[in-house]
Amino acid sequence: MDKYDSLKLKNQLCFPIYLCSKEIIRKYTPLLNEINLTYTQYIVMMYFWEVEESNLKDLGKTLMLDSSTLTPLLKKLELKGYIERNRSFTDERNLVIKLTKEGINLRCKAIDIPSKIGKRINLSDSDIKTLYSLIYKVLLNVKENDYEGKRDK
Amino acid sequence: MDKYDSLKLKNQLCFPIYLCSKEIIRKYTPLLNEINLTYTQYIVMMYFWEVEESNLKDLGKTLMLDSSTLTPLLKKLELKGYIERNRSFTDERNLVIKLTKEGINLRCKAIDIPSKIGKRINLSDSDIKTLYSLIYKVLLNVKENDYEGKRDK
DNA sequence: CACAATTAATTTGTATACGATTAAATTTTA
DNA sequence: TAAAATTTAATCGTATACAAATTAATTGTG
Repeated sequence: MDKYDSLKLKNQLCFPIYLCSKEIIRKYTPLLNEINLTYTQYIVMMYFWEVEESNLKDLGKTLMLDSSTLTPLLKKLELKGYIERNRSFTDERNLVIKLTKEGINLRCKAIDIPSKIGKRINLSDSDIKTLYSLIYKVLLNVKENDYEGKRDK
Repeated sequence: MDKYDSLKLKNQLCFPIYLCSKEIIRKYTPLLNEINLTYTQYIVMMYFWEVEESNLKDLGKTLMLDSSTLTPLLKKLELKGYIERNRSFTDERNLVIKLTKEGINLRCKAIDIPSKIGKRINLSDSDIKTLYSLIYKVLLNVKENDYEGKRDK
């Protein structure tokens, strides 16, 4: 029992979460390569497969990504022909983003990816449920504490 | 019930894990700024606080980080005066890394960080244990599957 | 209405990440 | 033992991430 125990790698909770995130994403990579997407681009596409049209601000809020990350990413998706980027008519500050036909079609090609990843993660339904709820609990707790320090944007 | 349900954001397991990792790291950032470290640099320092001396290869294996990530990072830590980098006498291919006095001393200054993060994560001991074990289970499953496809390095 | 404050996206700068390639040292093998 | 294969770091190219600063548009206010 050492006063520095709390600084040992095996006692960290964030470290394995960080590894887990990276390693799962690494498993996505070859699958996503086939449809010419990176993991973050895939998340963005999933968002638009559900809402069809939105703006950068709402997208960023949902994905918890800054506009400085999303702006170049969206330009790449536009270049690939999956989305359109246009300024809003009613408020020129807003960027309206919507899927192209090709972007909509991409969903069919992605349909098998979740189950393939699920096989690799290989948890029971009950474990998945537990993990999911605990991860969300942490996420909410960590985000909630934002209000203590600086103001939420 | 939609055939595309599996592609909905709310049904993803990796997405909240990825968010969780990023958001916790975001909470680390102001604390680590005080001792002039980034999160990844902090992980590396934790490794060396335990082993005192090692080489790039073993470090990378433990942290699951590539030499292409670690080489520039270690150069920064060297520049900050926390570590020394030297080629091994017995095998010039190996890079031997050890803490400087200043690197060793940094541990005292980091001692309060884990509990501060713990407060923000704010889970019961039992929840932490469950989450930890499930995350590790996923991590092992995902890594294990490496052997199916391409050879493990 | 004019000007200050706010909002939203972009740009800039720094720091990971990682696959692929390269370069140097060591080990294996013909 | 000399050439081939392997091992290990480092380098290169691409893609996030994010804080801070900038720019442009809109809103609030005296």
